[in-house]
Formats: sequence, C-alpha cells, structure tokens
Amino acid sequence: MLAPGQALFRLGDPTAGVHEILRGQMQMVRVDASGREVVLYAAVAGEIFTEAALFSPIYHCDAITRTGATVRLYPKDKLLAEFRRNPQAAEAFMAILARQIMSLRTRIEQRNIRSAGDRARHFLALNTGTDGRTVLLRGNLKDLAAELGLTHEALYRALAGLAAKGEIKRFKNKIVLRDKAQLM
Amino acid sequence: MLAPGQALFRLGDPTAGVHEILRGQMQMVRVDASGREVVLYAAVAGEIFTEAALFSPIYHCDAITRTGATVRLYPKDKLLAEFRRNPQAAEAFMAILARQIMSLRTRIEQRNIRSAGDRARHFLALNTGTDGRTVLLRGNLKDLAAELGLTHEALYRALAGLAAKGEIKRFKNKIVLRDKAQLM
DNA sequence: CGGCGTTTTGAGAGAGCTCAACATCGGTGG
DNA sequence: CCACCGATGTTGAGCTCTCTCAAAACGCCG
Repeated sequence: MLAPGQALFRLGDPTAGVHEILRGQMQMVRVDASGREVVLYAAVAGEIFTEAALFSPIYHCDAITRTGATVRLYPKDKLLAEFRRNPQAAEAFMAILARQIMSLRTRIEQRNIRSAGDRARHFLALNTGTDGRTVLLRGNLKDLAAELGLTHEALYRALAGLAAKGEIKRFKNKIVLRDKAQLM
Repeated sequence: MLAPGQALFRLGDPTAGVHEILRGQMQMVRVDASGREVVLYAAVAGEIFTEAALFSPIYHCDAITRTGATVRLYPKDKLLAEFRRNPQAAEAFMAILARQIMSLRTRIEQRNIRSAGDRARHFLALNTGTDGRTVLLRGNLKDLAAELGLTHEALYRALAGLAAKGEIKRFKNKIVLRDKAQLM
C-alpha cells in the first residue's frame, strides 16, 4: 500500500522479488547524467513487474507511484526455490514471461503506426472476439486512447472516420468490424 | 536459410521450438477479419523469437521474411527436457526472457515520446557508457534513426538542435552529453 | 577521378496535439 | 420527478512538428 509520490524502491536497493500491481500505477524511473528523469516504463494494475529482479542483486531504477498503489510482493528466494523444486512452476512462470513479451511486441508494432485511424484499426483487428468481428470495449474511450497512445480527441475522430467509411459499426460497449462479406 | 518472401511457418502449424535469427529479418504477421495484414512484430538479426512457442501447440501467426534470413532452431522438446533436468538452464532462460521484457518496455516508453529531440535525448540518456556521459554509436545514423522510429532527417535535425543548445557534443562515432558540471 | 551511400539542409504538406466549446449520460439531491 | 453537476464523449479551429520529396555536401573505396 503506497501513497501518491511514494517510492517502492530506489536504484541500488537490494532486490526483493517480483511485484504485482493490485491497484494504481507504478513508474519505473531512471535519472540521467544531467539530472533529468527518464521513464522506463509505466505499469498499471494487473501487471507484474520487476521480473528481472529475480536475476539481479540490486534494482537498476526507481519505482515510484504518482497515483498511489497497492502492490503484492512475491519474495525472490521463495520463488527461485520453488522453481528449482518444481519444474512445472518454473515452466508456468516462463509462460507468463513469454506471453508478456508477445504482448509488448504487439504494442511496439502498434506504436510504430502513426496514423490514428490505422492504429485504431490495428488494435481492433487484434482484439476481436471469437467471431473475429466484434471487439468488446473494457473501459471508456479515454482510457483506450491512452492505451493506444493517442489523445482522446484523435481517437474519437479516428473512430468516427472508420464508421463513416463503413469499416466499423459502433455500439454501446462494443465495436463490430465489417468483414469481407459485409454482413454488418 | 530462407529466401526473400519465404515463410518459416504459418498460423496453425505445430510449434517447433525457439528460433534465433542469425541474419536478415523476420516479420510476425497476422491476417485480420477483413483480410488485411497486421504486423505483430519485426525481429532482426541477433534476436530470438517464438519463445511463446514453448507453451503453445500451434503458432498464432505467420512468420515471413522479406529480406531473406538465416534462422537457427532450438527444438522445443529438447529445451523443455533440459529445463526440467537442469533448473539452472531454466533460470538462465528466464533471465533471457526477463531481460527482453525490460528492453521491450524501454522501447515502448521511447516510442511514447513524440518529439524527435526528446526521443533522441531519451535514447542517449539510457545508452551512456560507464562515465555516464559518452554514448558510443554502433552503426550509422540512418540505422539509429530506424531504431528510434524516426526518419533520418528528423534525427539529424534533432541532434543538430541538441548540439546547438549545447546539450551534446558530436564526434566521429560517439556523442558526449553535457552533464550538470558542464565539464565538456 | 568517379560513383555510391551517408549526412545535411530546405521547402511544403499532412496529421495529430492543444485549447476550446458543446453534447450526452449517469448519478445525486431537493 | 426534475434540476443540477461532473465525467465522458464529440466537434471545431489553429499550430506545431514530423514526414515527404528534393537537392546538395561529404566521405569512402575502387
């Protein structure tokens, strides 16, 4: 349980283990030679971070929460001991890491797309449900815009544009893509 | 050894194992409901990919090389067997995955920065050598621009701007940051 | 010297960001 | 039941910054 502005750990601190964010956000921050802050990563609720702490004696950045946050710690020694005793647990953890890599790569590819319309399309295409055409929206559009790295205005306009061209249909909390057969 | 345009595997193929790129580039591609290609990730020489293949029976995307590529396969069953037998090997692989996650996160944060100058600064701040001020440039600036997701023109201008403001000094194959004491 | 790729600089256009105003929706309290 | 209020959603106008296309200077190698 951390108050806004509080640090979970600082650069150089001995590593404790893997953390999971239950509520709020954490920023991994490094300070460069000229004293400027460089944000390495901003983690949100539901994510685990400091995986690399398992393999390093000290932290290589600061972890600060601006929003306040609740964090759960999985102690390093217990995890490693469990992995040694139980190869299945080790495999499961590897699977978690591998999935994170995939999702991060997809996100990078997404950020490579400059056009707001194309970026929205990219997101929609990768987040369709089982029917391959329906995307359920989890939160509000402002949050989605942040996730896509767009201003909410740009996202509204992009979606309006896609809808105008008939590529999508918008509903309360879902978006349906027009597929090849144009069934929708 | 793959020819340009050749596919290493296709969506739905049974997974073989983890691949390392020795030469060239591979693109992970998925095709969306409307038949459009969506690039999940572009991997370059030196990287490993399909880590997640260890934990899935089939591939969830196509792997295609446009440039042609040489790829080494680490067979899935051998890797998993080795991990079960040898917890140290498992730990080492986890460490590789964890490091990749860190580097991907840093890259995402980099791509969140819109200003070319800020993005260059971010890169420089995170790539200083032991003295905390000197960045050795591995390749040419065009390649660096591509790595940063900028056009080479934009990067040239950004560096020129930083140099004009005295934040950096440019040399043949290195860039030196001005630190707080302005020693340079 | 000639050719090729990298580095640099210039001009113009497009697209997203910023600031701003307004609409819509849901919840709250009178 | 309705008025109010805040947050979300939407649209408008202008600006800035990068991208694109273009051209020139520079460096390297045959």
